Amino acid sequence: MDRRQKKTRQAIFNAFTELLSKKDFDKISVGEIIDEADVGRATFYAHFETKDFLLKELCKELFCHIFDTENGCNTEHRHIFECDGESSVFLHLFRHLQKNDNNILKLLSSPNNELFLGYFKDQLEILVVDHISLFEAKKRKTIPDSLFRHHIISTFIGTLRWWIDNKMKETPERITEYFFAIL
Amino acid sequence: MDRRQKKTRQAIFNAFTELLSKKDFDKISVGEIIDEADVGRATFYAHFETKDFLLKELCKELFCHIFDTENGCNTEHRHIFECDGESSVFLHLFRHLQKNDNNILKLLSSPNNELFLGYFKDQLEILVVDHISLFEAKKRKTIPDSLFRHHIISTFIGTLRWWIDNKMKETPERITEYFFAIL
DNA sequence: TTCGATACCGAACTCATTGTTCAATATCAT
DNA sequence: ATGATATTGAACAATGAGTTCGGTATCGAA
Repeated sequence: MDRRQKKTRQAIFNAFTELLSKKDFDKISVGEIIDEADVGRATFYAHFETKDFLLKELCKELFCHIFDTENGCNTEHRHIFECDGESSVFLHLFRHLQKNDNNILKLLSSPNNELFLGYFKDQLEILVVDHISLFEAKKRKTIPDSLFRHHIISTFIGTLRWWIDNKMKETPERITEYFFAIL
Repeated sequence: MDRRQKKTRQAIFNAFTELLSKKDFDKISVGEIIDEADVGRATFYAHFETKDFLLKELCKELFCHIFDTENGCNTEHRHIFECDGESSVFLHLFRHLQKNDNNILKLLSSPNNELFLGYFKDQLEILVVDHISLFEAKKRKTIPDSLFRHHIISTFIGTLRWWIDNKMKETPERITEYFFAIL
């Protein structure tokens, strides 16, 4: 990829995350992004079809960073994973999210974030399907599978949201406890 | 209230709900609403400050209809309530929602519906606080109160969403079972 | 270093939408 | 009948999205 393209792309990503830390996604205009990124208007549209696509690309990068490590391809992460027992997949996730890399969390409790939430849920779905055995024993007889998966995901996001809205006072460990207690 | 005002207000409500059955809230423009309602532009803005306020007003009416009956002011509803035992508050709600009065449900699974969802949650919060005893026994020791309430509400909405997205094939009774089984 | 390709620039443009204003008109309640 | 008030619709300003295009700067390869 051309050096200029990489630079521009990164400048836009940086500007976007910077703006996201200050205001809601749907209040950010393309004009603001290109000002912050110091990039021509046409250039922006040469890179991203719309603001939604920009978000999508950003999510790809962020989720790749956060979720891919769950698949055991990273030694450091596998270490944590193996030390803390089965529930650590979620603990690990909570820890990652606590760091608030790239203001990803802002997107979780901001309004009109269905787009982001959709991508986030897709990633969680994969994770949950992989680790469904953690919960298998309890309730699967009485309710449909899809509802059960749906519920795990929505509970995870719900717990996470509550955590964020309450200024993340609790430790990731405590939140993980809560998460499993609730389920 | 002036007869003209009532007529106009109702025309706008009707147009709005009609449009909501066809497309998402944030894809509907004021222009479309006034065309469908056959009402002057200035008239619309004389009634509602913005599109968001229109939604708010509509929610007020709908929620008043659905939730107020839970408070026992309506004899027919109280009858149902008393017959079906404690869990019937939620059963009753599911039944009401199944009827899909005024396409309220469309709003639940449509994107960018934080506004609607906010009002809906506020109503649920009241209801849950009133009936928190239904769940009291189980888990309140291990997790904070606010998280617990938050979780009941988000589970209710989650279950409802799953129901809607799956074409509401199940009966309200079955969904109520699921809801309590999950919790 | 040169040179062709390509990325960037930015101003100007179209288009859609929002929300306001105002004077003319219609409808209301009494 | 009449004074008050609601409606109308066109015109207006403001904002933002997305496009176009000629000119400029940068790249990478020879």
